[in-house]
This record gives sequence, structure tokens and C-alpha cells, in this order.
Amino acid sequence: MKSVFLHVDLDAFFASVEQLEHPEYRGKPVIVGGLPGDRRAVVSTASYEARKFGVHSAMPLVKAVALCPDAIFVRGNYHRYQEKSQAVMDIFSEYSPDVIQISVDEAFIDLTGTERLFGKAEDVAKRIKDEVREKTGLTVSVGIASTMYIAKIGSGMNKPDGLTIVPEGKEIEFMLSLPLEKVWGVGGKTLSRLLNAGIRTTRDIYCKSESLLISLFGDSTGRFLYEAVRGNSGLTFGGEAKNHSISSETTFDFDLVERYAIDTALMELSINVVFRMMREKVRSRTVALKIRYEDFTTVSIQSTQDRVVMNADDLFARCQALFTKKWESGRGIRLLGVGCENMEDQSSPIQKELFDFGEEKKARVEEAIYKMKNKNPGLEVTKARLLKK
DNA sequence: TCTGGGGTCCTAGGACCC
DNA sequence: TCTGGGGTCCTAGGACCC
Repeated sequence: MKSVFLHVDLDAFFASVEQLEHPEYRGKPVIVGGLPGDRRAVVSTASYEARKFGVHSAMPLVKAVALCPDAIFVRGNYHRYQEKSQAVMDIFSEYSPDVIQISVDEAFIDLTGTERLFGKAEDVAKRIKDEVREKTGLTVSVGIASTMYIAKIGSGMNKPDGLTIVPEGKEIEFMLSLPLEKVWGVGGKTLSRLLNAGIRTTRDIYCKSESLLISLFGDSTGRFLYEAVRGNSGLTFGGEAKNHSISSETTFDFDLVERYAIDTALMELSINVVFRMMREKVRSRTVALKIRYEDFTTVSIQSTQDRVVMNADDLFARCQALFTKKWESGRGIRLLGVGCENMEDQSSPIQKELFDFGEEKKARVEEAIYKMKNKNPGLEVTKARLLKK
């Protein structure tokens, strides 16, 4: 059976939600990511009106303010975006049982074998676009192709409110028409390595043998490039991500140098991570700490122990130990991050003899706090040392 | 214009085991 | 004395994505 995939991408998602909920923002440049004066913020999403001024995602906010001082700036309400996202994803699942959400604003839909039920993919795509607009007020761009990889690239070709179809048999022609920067999975580093090797177009890649690409770019990247220009890549339905991790990090407005302030930050990050592990019902034995110094050099240290992280105090203590080991005191710290990796399911058996009952009690107290917070998101229940700001 | 936050996957090297 | 080959687990750093 011929495979048919849709890739659906919400247009300027966060900015569009803001314009939807604040009619006075419509038709105006809206920049989500921070307020003017947030020293170290970056643009998360710029509305199309703001993009005309050259503003784009990942741009330092300071520059966005310089380019478009009259824009409407908002920090963003990620909880609302998450709700809107879910409403859109629910629509997708009406059209196929096989939907993979790959981020808050995009998903693949496998339409293989649904033609008799729902009609041609192109018509399904139009119906999805209409239904999303009617039910949520948002617009989406869609790519349709025989591979997920090409559908993904296709959805980006005619934004906003686009519909791009790459017909069966035209996959390679499509890939060879793309500039290298549009090849999904090729970032800045690989791009300059390609240019250094004299490879300037997708056709240049297409003409090289797989073994040559592997010898030039290594096993993984070489194989990927060979497949990508033929319209394939590792993208599949049904593959399970196996290295799940949960992390929380903060960039400080001003660099930290003092241990007390550092510990306070580590405590706050530890609480975030533990709450999210509770919510997702997972555990971990591997704790990772990230330090970014004032000059942007970034180091990390992690350790795996026999026992799982029991509660926020436990995670905090492990972070402190890692921090002490790694920190070059005297260097200002602009970012701290705390994470847990290699998640295990909470239903997996826990070794009784490793289970300390004092720790269990703490875990239960924290869980109670977590539940209270869930019932009343405005409630400020937290560790004493975090209250005094 | 100094560069967010949340992820996943890959690489290269070391430890340890058979 | 100059030393295999394979496997697994772990670590630090990097590339890439939205």
C-alpha cells in the first residue's frame, strides 16, 4: 500500500494565540519571549507582522526591540499554548489513529490506507485546515508526501496557511530542488562542513556514494545525508524514544557568584524537576548538572547511583555534591540546569532494602504539596528558603 | 545583538567483564 | 611483559530541533 503522510505545523503559534485572545493585537507585530528590558531573553515567536521587520525566533530580545520598537511584547503563557495545542491535536486524531506530536506546534498524521474512509489526502488536509480554523481560530501549514521526512519539509514551504503536496515519484526531484539550509537535520555546523568539502547543493550530496559521505562526515551523519537527499531519514511511526529525560534550567539576569544564591537556585530547579517526575510517574537514578559561566562556556557533570532520586531534598543534595566537584569558584555563573535522565517507569519494582523510610516521608510531604499546587495553581507552597524574595 | 528552555541522539573514551 | 575481541554501562561534550 502506498504510504501517505501529513505534517501539520501551526503558524507563528504562540504569537497567533496572543492575537486570538487579545483582538487589539491583531494585525500588529507581536513578539513572544520577553519584555523590553529583559536583558537575556530571546524571541520565542514573532508574528508575521513582526517578521517583516527582520525579527525571528531565537533572536536576542534586545535586537528585536531595536528592529521593531513599537511591537507588542509579551513574556508568554505557556500553559495556555499547551491547552490550545491539545485542542488542535484532538482534531488531528479524528482523521487517523496514527498521530505523532513532535512538539507543541506540530504533528505527523499517517493517512496510509484511510482514503476509502476519508477521501484523498489533499481533501483531508483542506478539511483539517478548515476545522482547525473554525474550532480554534488558528491557521496551519500542511505538507503531504509519501515519506514523513518530505512531508515535514513540505509543510514549511508555503507558510502561513500553506498546503504543499509532493506527488508520488517526485520525491528526489523535490529534494534536489532544495537549498542545503532547508534540509531538515543539517544545522550550522554540518552546513559549514559540507561547504568545506566543496558540497554546495543537495545534488552534490546526491552524487556522492554512501561510503564517501560516511568517510567525510562519520557514520551517522554520512548515512543520514545519503538518505535525506533521497527523501528518507530515520523518521518513522512507532519508534519509541528510549532516553527520556526531565530537566529545568534558568539563565539569571545577573551572574551568580555567591554560594548561597547558587544553592537557592539549585533548590528551586530540583523542586521543578521532582514535581515533573511525580506528574509523569517516572523515576531516575541519574542526575545531571549544567553550569554555564559568564563567558558562555558550558560544562556538565552527571552521576548515576544505585538508588533512585527520592525527593527534592535528595535531588538537591546530589546537585550540590556535583556542583562542588565541578565549579571553578570565582567564575560568574549565568545559567544553572538540573536534570534527571534515563527515566524508569514508577511502576517498576523498587528495591526495598534501598528504601529509607525518612526519605519516603519526605517524598509523601512533597507529593502532598504537589497535589495542593495542582488544585490551586496560584498557591505559593514551597521550601522556606525560597519564600524570602 | 551576546546567545532561552526543553528535549533527543551521537561520539569517543574509560571501566569492567568474560 | 607490549599484550584480543566483544559487550555493557557510564560520562562529557556537541549537534540539532522547536
